[in-house]
Amino acid sequence: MGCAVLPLTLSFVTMDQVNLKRLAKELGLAISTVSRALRDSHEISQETKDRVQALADKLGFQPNPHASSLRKNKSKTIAVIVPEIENNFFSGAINGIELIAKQKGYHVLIYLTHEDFQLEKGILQLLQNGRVDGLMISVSNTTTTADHLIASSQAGLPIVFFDRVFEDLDVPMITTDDIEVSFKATEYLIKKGCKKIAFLSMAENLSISKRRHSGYQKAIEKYLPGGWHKTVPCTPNDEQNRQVINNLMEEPDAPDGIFAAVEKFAINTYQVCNERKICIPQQLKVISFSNYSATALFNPPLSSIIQPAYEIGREAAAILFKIIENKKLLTSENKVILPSQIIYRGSTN
Amino acid sequence: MGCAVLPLTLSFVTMDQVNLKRLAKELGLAISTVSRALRDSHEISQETKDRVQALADKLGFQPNPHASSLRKNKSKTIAVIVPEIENNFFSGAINGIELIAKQKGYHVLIYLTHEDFQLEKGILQLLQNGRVDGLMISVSNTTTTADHLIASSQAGLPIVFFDRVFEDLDVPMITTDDIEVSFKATEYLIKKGCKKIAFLSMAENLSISKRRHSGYQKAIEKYLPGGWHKTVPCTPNDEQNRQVINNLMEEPDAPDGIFAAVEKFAINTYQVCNERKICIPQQLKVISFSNYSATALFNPPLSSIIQPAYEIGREAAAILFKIIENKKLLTSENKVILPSQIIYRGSTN
DNA sequence: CTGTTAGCGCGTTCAA
DNA sequence: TTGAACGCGCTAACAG
Repeated sequence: MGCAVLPLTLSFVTMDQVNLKRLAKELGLAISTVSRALRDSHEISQETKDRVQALADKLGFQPNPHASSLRKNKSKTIAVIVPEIENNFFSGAINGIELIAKQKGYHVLIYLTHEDFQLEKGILQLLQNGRVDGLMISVSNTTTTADHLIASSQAGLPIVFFDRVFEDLDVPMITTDDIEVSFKATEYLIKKGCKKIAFLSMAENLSISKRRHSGYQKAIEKYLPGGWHKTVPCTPNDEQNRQVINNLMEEPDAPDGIFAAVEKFAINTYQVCNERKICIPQQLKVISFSNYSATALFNPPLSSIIQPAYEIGREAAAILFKIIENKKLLTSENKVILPSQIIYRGSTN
Repeated sequence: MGCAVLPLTLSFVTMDQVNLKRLAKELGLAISTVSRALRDSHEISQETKDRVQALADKLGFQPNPHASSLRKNKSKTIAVIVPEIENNFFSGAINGIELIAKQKGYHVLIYLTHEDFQLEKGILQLLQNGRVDGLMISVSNTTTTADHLIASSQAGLPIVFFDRVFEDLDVPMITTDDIEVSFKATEYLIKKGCKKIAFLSMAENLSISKRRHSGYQKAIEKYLPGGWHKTVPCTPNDEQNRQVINNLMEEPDAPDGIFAAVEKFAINTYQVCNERKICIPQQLKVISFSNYSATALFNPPLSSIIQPAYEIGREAAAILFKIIENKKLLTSENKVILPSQIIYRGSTN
């Protein structure tokens, strides 16, 4: 027993492709007339339009997108390039992007870099020749140069950055108030009594790493000038991170506060604390960037910095479409900064 | 200050499009020769191939995908249709799909139905005319008929279902051992002493709802024949669910065990229990489908049924490509059932 | 081994 | 108001 449906239909399709030619023949019209009728051209009589539309509906005509794209030099497609997708921030952004794309009648291609610069370069190469009308990217954490992005941009491909950006490029970008919110989060830990706050950091070359670190540093300098501070580089690897955090907590002057640059590191911290029987928040207070709302159910509930992922996606897509449609961007749209939200919970009490 | 890069380059592109014609002219060759050289045809001399390749590399030539697709009637693109993306199960599946697609040199279009049947129908309509070479879908929970899918399939579009399927269709599908694993989960609750286990259910028309319910029911019938059981319909709306669960827990014979068909409902249960000071697992044991690993950090840690999302995605994509490539499917590939994994944690102690 | 030609399906010019 | 013809960029059949 196989798939009865498919073999049956292959021949069907080959013979009965529904395209302009077919419609034209069945209606006794020229192809161009049918084409114009369907595009509601003013130079076609209403009667003809109706006849054409009726048959098109009946046969479920859909114009061949490749022919159309080739002719119009427009793909009606945008690309989203993200490091990973099993991450509520990126999937939230994609959700927002998809909303706008759908409204515009656009299709959305997804590419994952898995934090690999070479992959990212390859993807940009692939998108070079008209496959998409524009792209949005959050760069991988191994990306240290923007040459591939500049090249694409110079080849005429509209690009919008979001979250993980290259700040010195003259390309529209949507970010969040990382510096301010990181300052606030660190400040909060300090006000709650932390004297030794460690910053769990992602790859240092990343724009968001720098900004989050900068907010942390500013708070330390303001409230604990010359005091204890430590930046702990973490990785995408859980086991490795747990090892690093374990070592950190073993030291004589272990931290009494953790500011995690991404949710993963907070989770690794919780895991280590569970193992070592370190009490959060009594012995160690923890606050972290996170876009998973159920961190409220953690033990203890995790104080979280929530980025407006959905809005970032919507905003980035909206700006990309303005570029695609050759609309002029407002000055403010070149660098959009959206506010994150901090929810203080049990992990910082 | 605007985007200096873009305006500059638009004219560049328009004048200097790099295509076969351009390469041919610069090399003094025929277009077809260049085409064949680049496709490494055996009927082209090595010397010519080298010359062509060199110039192509120098100019960063990428064949126009629309022209290519139009000519070959192949889009090198597949579509993934899922209800939502901010959900670790679906994002995990997409991750697996993307892996295989990348290996095959394919592109991946994402469509979200937001659990809306009309949207789902519209998307299938869009994919009708060659935009993709095949699609994979997990149907929305408001989808009660497969007509739109059958129509596409009959129009020659390869389709593979995953997770949320239509079981009576003759189309390949990848699912998990929902019945067995639901039986086991319920059985476990019973062995842990639960006498009154409620099943928090999704839309009843969904294949996975039925299967998960069936496993639950079998366990009840086997171990508590004629005993207390209750199926509680939940929705995508958190507030509504909390209300429903609240009412449930208020009743004189409230349940002492919850089996949640999706993670969201377990979270809603935890929220209600927090409010009502109901102790998990002493007063109420909870087990749930979930693909978020950090449920281990919940208070108490949530016993979870983890579906192999990534493998489902990989397997579904692999089978879709077999169909696209006209390879014969093994009988076993028409209905693939992958095992889920249960991790028992504090919520069922 | 290379060139010429035709045509994928559509949209647009030019004619009528 | 409609039709005929061309070309988007590429691939494949046919010639030489």
